[in-house]
Amino acid sequence: MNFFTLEQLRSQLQDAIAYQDLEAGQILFHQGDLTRAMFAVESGQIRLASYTKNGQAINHYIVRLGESFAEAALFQTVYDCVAIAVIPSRVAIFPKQPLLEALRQQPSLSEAFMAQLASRFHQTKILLELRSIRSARDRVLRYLQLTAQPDQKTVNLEYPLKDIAEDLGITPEALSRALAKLESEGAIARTKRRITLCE
Amino acid sequence: MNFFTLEQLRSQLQDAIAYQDLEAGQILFHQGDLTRAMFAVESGQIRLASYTKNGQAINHYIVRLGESFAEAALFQTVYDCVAIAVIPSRVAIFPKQPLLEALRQQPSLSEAFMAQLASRFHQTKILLELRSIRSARDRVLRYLQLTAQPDQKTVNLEYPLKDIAEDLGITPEALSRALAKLESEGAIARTKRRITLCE
DNA sequence: CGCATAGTTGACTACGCTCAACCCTGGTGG
DNA sequence: CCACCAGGGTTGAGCGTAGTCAACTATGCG
Repeated sequence: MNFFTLEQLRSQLQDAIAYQDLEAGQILFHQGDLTRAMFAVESGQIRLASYTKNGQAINHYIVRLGESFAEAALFQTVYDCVAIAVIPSRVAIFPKQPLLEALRQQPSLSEAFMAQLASRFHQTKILLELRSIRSARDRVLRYLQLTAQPDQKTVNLEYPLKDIAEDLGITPEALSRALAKLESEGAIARTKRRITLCE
Repeated sequence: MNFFTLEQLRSQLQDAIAYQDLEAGQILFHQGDLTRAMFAVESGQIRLASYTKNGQAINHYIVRLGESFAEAALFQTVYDCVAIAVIPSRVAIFPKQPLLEALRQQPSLSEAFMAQLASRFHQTKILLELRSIRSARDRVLRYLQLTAQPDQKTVNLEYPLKDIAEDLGITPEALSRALAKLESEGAIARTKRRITLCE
């Protein structure tokens, strides 16, 4: 969810919105807790993880500044993952009932919300398809093509390569090697914090 | 999108809905076509794929009976993937404008639609997290845990293992081996078209 | 009955993970 | 201003696991 829609929600809900500060490692909600709100990251990072019943197998997704999360919780009774602050963070709390009420009353707001949801759904599907590319080299190349601005051919590295590797589902070492390979092949060129696609 | 919401949409839109039959390999829409509708599979299977500009690197997702697709298209101007029938198929066409209009007019319909979107978004995120499990054995086990009915401990195999392997992002051979391994470990038991989780 | 496809098993290969050492940068404090 | 340190990034060596290719069996359908 981008800033725009979040701002719309803010102006609609106003005093219904609360804020909460979290220390590093603090848990915002547990798996199985009754859903009470949707959230947005004001600062910091929140990790979403889900645990199996037997093992403690962890699955995670990092929510970053300006992103909302737990939208699906609006339509479910319990959270199906845990939310933990990885660093000291601040979240905005959009309580479930007022939010649903606002969406019901304002078709335009509802439409914007839906558009955001659809867009993020689509983004996630793209990430999923990215994972089906086996070769690290090809996967990285595809990632760069996807994240480059449509007209431009450059990618600005906003996060550490470490985090990008995480998103890609490979190790930092593999990413480093893949980039080196692509560069040696002449497929990309690298400068400080920027990668440009060639040809 | 499940049948329920689709039925709601059907009864609302009625004569606005058209149907189209596709032969195997026939293309429903191209990447870059102007969006004109959302679709649902009445019979057959539709493959969604996206192509890079240079290579013909393919990414795909198979839409099966009863599922809708291209929901995000409602809020975008062009399709960002191609839709191809893998076998002879029939799709229902929900034209964009009438659908958006219906959602605007009927908050309850809009809410159901949103709930479905959120649910599928969440499902996709789970699949994504599944892909970050390296080990085939662990990934398969997790998949079984996720797809088993919450109370039950059995998984009915509705699709060929081949397709499940596809969803899991591994080869059929690897899936076969993983299942054999899990069975020999006593973690699962297999019967005809059913797998039960042990302990 | 025969064919096509799914599923299984085996042998080999290759690619990415692991562990480790090293370089480089930026930040901090003496 | 320099010394030190921490973290990100790169590179190397070895290993393990899933992919690939292939043969074979089982199943379902005409």
